[in-house]
Amino acid sequence: MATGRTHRPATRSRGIPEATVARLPLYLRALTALSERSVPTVSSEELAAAAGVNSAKLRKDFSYLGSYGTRGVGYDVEYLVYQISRELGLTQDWPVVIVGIGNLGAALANYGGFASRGFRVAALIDADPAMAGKQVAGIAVQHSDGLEKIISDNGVSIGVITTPPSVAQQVCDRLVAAGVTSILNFAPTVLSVPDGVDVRKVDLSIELQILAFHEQRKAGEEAALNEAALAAPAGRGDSTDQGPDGDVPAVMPA
Amino acid sequence: MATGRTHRPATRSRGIPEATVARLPLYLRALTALSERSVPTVSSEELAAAAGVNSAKLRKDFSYLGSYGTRGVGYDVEYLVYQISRELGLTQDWPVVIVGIGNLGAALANYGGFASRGFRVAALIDADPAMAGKQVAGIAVQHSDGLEKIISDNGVSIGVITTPPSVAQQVCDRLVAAGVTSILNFAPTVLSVPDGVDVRKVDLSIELQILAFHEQRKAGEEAALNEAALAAPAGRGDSTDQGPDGDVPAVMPA
DNA sequence: TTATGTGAAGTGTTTCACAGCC
DNA sequence: GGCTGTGAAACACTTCACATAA
Repeated sequence: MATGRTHRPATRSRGIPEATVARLPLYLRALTALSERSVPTVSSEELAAAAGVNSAKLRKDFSYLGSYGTRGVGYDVEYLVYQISRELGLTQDWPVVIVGIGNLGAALANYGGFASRGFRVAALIDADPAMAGKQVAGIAVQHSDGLEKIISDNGVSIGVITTPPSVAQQVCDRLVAAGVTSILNFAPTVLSVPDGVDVRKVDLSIELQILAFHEQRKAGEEAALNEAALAAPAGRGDSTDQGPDGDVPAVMPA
Repeated sequence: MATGRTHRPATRSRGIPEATVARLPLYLRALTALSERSVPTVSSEELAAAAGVNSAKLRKDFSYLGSYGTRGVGYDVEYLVYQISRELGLTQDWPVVIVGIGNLGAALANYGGFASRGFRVAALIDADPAMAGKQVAGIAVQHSDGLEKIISDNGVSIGVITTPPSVAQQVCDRLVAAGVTSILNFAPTVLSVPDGVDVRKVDLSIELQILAFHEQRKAGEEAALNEAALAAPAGRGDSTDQGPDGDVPAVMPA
């Protein structure tokens, strides 16, 4: 999970596990693709493969939503698309503001999958007066002075922060004060928010560091294996458990 | 967690839990900030607050790395920075390639925190011949024909995919074939990779959908509370557990 | 016969609470 | 006295394996 949230103490109304919620969008995407190819039904096995999870997990996940499948047959694609969309709250559409229209903000504004499913960019906001009025992704950038009015006029409850980290907290505070209760934060800072506000974060450098950790471990294991091979002729190092298809191309980074 | 990975069956050489690894970069960032302010030591309580976690978790996390603190005192900031950097593999630096230099690729290339800690953009690669030679973030974009050579000449083991989803899998396959063993995927697709290759994904629309789910739940709860208030005068709805600072501004999205 | 739905077992993660050390 | 380090308890999530239903 490239993300964390700010201590939301699991209100869990009617108990869909958080881990399941995080996978529903994945299932939805796979189902949408099937729907576009007019596939009428799909088994847990097939859908799981398409979503990149295992079928037991998928069935368990769906069991939290209800019994939407047919034993011996599978799931009706259209019906599931609808049920998951509804569960995720995508049957209504959510106006979203993006604050901080630099490279990244512009990239997000242009991102197609945005408008497609349930979300609508209600406004692009930037603190730089020179940006105000410029068109990005066909939308005029507005100055951040008007932030509060924009939020309330549009009934925005979801905000995306793509500002520099130095101003992220104050932008966050203004968003929250204006009524935003969900924030997607791309700035590399820990945001603090009052209880009842959800924050999710996306952080490139954290993701890279996690990858680096595993890379390093791979290199170490390889070395250990080589040593082991020298020490004990047919010994099995006890450390690797590569799956069925075995070998990794051996690349020693400089 | 904003991410998933492709069924890496937990080789876990000397057992640092994945959840802990995912938090180390957070601690490192907080520590770096303290270090810049020349703060010599920090308690688990303070550091935890700065990183946005609770102190028990932080202490448990650090206990997997070793006993780097001093009872009654706290942690030495510089020492911890070093230990965590080493554990994450950031004492070496990792050449990274970014494939797909659209809006998002360019945003990442320009991202500062990139070069700062352990990572170096070794190349920017794009399939569009018109992009080749253009400078982005001071680096010349190269055509994807040369991908394999770039990877091996630079000893790249980490690749970032910011292409359209339609070509993400084939780009991934080429990266892997050329020797890349860690991939950070921004394209909204499930990538399949051989065993031994790590994939992490960052997916805007998934994050938004998770937020929408919680937003919807909030709205529902509010409605339930209002009903409850009408039905049972002083009743406590049993569903909310707002923390100490109570109320969320009531925003009903259109 | 086939594939879902789900208790029960297994594994991973968080929190608690306090012994141990400075 | 204060704060770390850590067993043990609590909780969350995943996987297993099979009863159940079409």
